[in-house]
Amino acid sequence: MQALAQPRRREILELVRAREMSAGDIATHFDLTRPAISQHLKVLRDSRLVTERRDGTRRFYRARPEGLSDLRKFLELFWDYRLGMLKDAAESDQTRRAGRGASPEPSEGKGDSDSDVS
Amino acid sequence: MQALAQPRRREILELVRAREMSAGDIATHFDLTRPAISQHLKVLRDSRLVTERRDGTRRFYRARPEGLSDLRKFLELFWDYRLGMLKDAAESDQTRRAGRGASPEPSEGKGDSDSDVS
DNA sequence: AGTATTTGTTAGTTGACACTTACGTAAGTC
DNA sequence: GACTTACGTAAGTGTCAACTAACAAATACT
Repeated sequence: MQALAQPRRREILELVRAREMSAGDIATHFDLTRPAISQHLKVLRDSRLVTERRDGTRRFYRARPEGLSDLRKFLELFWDYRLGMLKDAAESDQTRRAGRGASPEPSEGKGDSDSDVS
Repeated sequence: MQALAQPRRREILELVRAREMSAGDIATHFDLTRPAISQHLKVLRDSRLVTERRDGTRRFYRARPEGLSDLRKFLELFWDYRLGMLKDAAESDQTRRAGRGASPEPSEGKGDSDSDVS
């Protein structure tokens, strides 16, 4: 997950998302030296976010979407909880209105400012 | 997205995922000083990943799953492309088998080592 | 064989960031 | 008002990572 922190890394990923590209072609798309690209590719390779295919002296890279599964699971954890929270609030408002014993939390999380739920 | 690079930040997010907590309570869960937690909370707050509720001298924080929508869109971009790639390969194998003109890429991406598709 | 091309790797420097220590601020209590 | 509690902020330090420059390795070509 740390590999995606750098924007350059994400740009490289988007570059080799659709088609595979050689390391040199990738380097020409940035204002960086080729060694820098090699290091970024090494990080992406170690994180199993790209696959490497060697053809002669050139090495072609391609994105590997399955490598993002861990991050996807992390996000779904939060997303599922959000749905569960809404469901729980709804059913606690309907059925068991007894309350769980004067909890000092006013909850107040309804008018949450803005809601940019995609 | 940079805010999620630090594992501490993600731990804090998981901590305030279900219930809201005060800054002091959050700090007791780590081997860090309270100012360090304050700085992490500032980053999370600026990234709109948590919401702040002030009650007297205390400040309660809670995760804001909507703040992860950008990251979610980024991931879905890759995921949707993967599905499109599979679909495209399938229909090119069925209908238009003419080929698009002797491309020098053996493609080779079928037995892709391992496939940990969640 | 020798030379050029394409790439990865190592050494070293610079910048960013996570952390601690110290201080400032706001709200409650006497 | 003075004191305590809870928290944030400012300044300083150390560490990690991203970058450049120089070198090494593997293949293609003559």
